[in-house]
Amino acid sequence: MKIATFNINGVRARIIALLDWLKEAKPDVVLLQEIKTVDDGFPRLEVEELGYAIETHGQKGFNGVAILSRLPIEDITRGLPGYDTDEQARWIEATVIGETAVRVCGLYLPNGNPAPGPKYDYKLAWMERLRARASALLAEETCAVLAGDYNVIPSTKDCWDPRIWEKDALFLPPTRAAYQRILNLGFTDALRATDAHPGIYTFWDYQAGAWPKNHGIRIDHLLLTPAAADLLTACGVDSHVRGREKPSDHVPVWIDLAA
DNA sequence: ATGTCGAATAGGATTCGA
Repeated sequence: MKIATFNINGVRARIIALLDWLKEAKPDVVLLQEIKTVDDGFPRLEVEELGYAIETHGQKGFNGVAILSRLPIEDITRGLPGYDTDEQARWIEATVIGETAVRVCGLYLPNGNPAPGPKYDYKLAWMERLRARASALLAEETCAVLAGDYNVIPSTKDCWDPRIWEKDALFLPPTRAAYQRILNLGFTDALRATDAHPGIYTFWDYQAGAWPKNHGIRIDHLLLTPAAADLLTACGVDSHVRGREKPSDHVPVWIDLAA
């Protein structure tokens, strides 16, 4: 089962890029972030034509997440369980049925800038809710994948120049500590389980020639419960799509599970 | 010159969020 995460940065503006990538990468399941539309605005027909069912948790103007699946999908939950007061559409989860069932959770973690400030407080509060949900999935011994735009640069190996990010909400010590607390529960970072090299990025800013200079950061992650990590066979980053016409500023990251 | 972009509002340029 091939599962991918992709911050699409506006699914309506990016439909060609999405379809082209779906046709070539042929993922079974895709977790999309920043669809930037209400549910009714999602360009359903074009995606359904490729064999995908679509489950959305949309929002007007910004945020918004979705799951595409060409496997049977059931038991969809919109919004982070235990965080009913969250007014932003940043979480969707569902069970997809391959050879075995996998609980897939798509997340768009708050950016948090500027820090300090209310947006950073919201980010840290959201991460604490995420930790609680992650802990529950572990306790149930679920085969689960928590994937999306975490807006967290985990280490200095995950950015071109750490000095630029020192005061940024994506890299501040409390951010990295909160992320590490989630990993420490017993999750596997799929990319780091398969490739320890520095300089693997998933996002390049539109500004200042970040892509041609390869000034990127790694902020899109797939975290696996032990039951899922046992099935991991491959992980990759489709960085080439960043060089195409009208690209998202993020690129897809994917895993293959023996599931 | 932060070498930018999408969406909303409003009916074009500005604002927000990233």
